[in-house]
Amino acid sequence: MVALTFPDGARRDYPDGITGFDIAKGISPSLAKRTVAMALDGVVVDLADTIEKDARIEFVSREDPRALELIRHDTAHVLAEAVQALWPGTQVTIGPVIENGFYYDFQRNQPFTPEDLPVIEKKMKEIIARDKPFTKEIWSREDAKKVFADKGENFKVELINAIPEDQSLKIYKQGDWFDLCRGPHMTSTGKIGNAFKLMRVAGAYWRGDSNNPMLSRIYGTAFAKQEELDTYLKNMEEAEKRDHRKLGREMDLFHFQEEGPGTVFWHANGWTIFQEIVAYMRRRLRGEYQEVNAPQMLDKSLWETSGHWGWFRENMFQATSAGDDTEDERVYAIKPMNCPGHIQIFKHGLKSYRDLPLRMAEFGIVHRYEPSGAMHGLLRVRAFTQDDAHIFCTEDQMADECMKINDLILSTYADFGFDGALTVKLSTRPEKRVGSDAAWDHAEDIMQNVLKKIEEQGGGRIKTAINPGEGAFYGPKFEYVLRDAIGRDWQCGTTQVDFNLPDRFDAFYIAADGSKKPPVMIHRAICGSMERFLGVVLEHFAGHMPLWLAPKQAMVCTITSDADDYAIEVRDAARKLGLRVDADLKNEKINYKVREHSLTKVPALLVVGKKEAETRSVSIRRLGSEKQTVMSLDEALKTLSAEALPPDLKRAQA
RNA sequence: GCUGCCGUAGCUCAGUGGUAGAGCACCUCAUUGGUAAUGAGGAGGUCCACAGUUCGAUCCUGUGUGGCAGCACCA
Repeated sequence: MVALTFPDGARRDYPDGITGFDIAKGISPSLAKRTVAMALDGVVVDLADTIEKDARIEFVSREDPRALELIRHDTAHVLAEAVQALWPGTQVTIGPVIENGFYYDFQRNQPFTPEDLPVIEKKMKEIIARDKPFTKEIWSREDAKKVFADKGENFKVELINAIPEDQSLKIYKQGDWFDLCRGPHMTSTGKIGNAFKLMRVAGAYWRGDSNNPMLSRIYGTAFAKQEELDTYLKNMEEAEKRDHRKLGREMDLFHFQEEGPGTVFWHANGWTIFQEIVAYMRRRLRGEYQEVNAPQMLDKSLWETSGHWGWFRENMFQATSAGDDTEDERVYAIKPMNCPGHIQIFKHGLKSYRDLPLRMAEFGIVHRYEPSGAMHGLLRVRAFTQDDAHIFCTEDQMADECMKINDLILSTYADFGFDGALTVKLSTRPEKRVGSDAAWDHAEDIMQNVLKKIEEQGGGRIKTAINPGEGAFYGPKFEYVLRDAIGRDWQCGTTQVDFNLPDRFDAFYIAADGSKKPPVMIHRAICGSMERFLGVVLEHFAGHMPLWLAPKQAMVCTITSDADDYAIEVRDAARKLGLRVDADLKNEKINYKVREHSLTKVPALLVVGKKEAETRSVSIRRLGSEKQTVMSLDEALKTLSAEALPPDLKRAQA
């Protein structure tokens, strides 16, 4: 007998080997009908599974949030059946559930095209309408291998070989079609419903390794209800609207062109935002850091010493004299990082332990030859500005410095309006690395403790995680991942502890006992890449920048030319207060001007006509609102300039 | 870098084996208006580059280059 506890607390005995389905049917046929799976002690399993031991049991309906994963996984199976029905000979590989949907990878001589998707969807609907039950069988390894090998499913054979010997092989059947699968599944294909959609086709490497052949992947998504699918698709459209590349064009912020792949042409508007962010960061460093500037290119020998030339040469730019007759054969590397430069500055002149911690900052422009397919607007470029700093300190000071950086990062993100969830990930030693295992053990140990402290201080808002093997070649690192207004995560800030580079460059300080000691070096960036951070901020606000960041903070718009003189006066008065304001005196209707400047996302429109000129007032219309507020010029300017104050200065004033 | 798709006016996009079009933007003229497009006219193109096929290529083929969606990569 097994004793099962139901959600209402009732406890009943059942014979060994009874299935979830039998129990549900025993309670009521309608329950059995609408149940798609069960959860035993919270673990979702097939409803047809036999129950062998005491457990808490819950019946999962397809509306249950836990069923969503099953719906998506089942849809992936149906997708695979549909594809094999349409194009026999196509090999199936894997089809997991991912965030927001699922995919299935196929091996087919001819890749899929977007036109294939509706055809496949139609076939999938047929399969779902047939409503065949999902049934599970346990096969022996040899049988399974033979069956799949006979079918020409070589990838499946490879998968079977990769499954540990002590695990059983589960085969799920839906009618005549079957697949090797871990499960669980719902009771039948009909339970999937019709709220699914195939999204796109793409290439993807077998087992995620670029040495392997490329497969054809089909991405799709599925929901329990049509309305949920519709909402999801609408959200996708919304995300597209706030694409920073689109906003960059519409707001005249920047552009790219063929001659400079991955390098930004900053227009006046975009550069204003960029400089506003830099100015903010610079204020935050005041007193604590010294700002420096190291050369843009340095002899490659320096990069050989640092190890970059060895590990990352493929991703570096080099420069030589362009002259035909030059005798100068030296090869320079354009800096991909600022650290070797900063170490040179540290080494210049003898340093004492009294100088530590020495915090050296630079808004350094670095160039990295990113793979062509990696480039993406401002988010991944080949030339970018880091809000970089290197902290030279003693080992004892290290943990405190990490916490200090943590505070700086958290408060900065808050100032830019990122008040959502935050994740700090600790990335540990990678395969490609320098330094002894003992040094790595030590560094990772300290970082672990700091991570714990970060989580404790976060008051529940900060999640932490470990990324094994993802560290930099010279040391472990923290990665700060922020969440934007529509729930997307972006890795921006980073703190990296480094016991290696100072040593490689023979950097040292004189300790209290008069001995030479290598400093510990902490690499850190708050925004990371300014270009990328700007892109993220832009998408976060969907272009509706807070006043302090807006490139054009206000536009004075005249209604008739009678107000021209007054409009100029308003503009100049605002400029005198440091506001970025223009006047639009064009011979156009006010409707036209409101539309034009709303489209370029100017936060405040100061409309002036005859009335305002006579009473020395302005009619303010804020972006995103149709409301008009009339106030005196003095009051309006006072309000605007107060609002335009960056958050850190506002804090200082309070 | 890999797979697939794409490159025509500043932008969004039609189109054709016989060297090209629309809307918006731009310029000019008229219009002086109260919160998301006033009307009329004008100007604007090496149809990404190079090679090939062809009497003739923006169109077909190849190579390169840049972009888009994924994958891989991201010190």
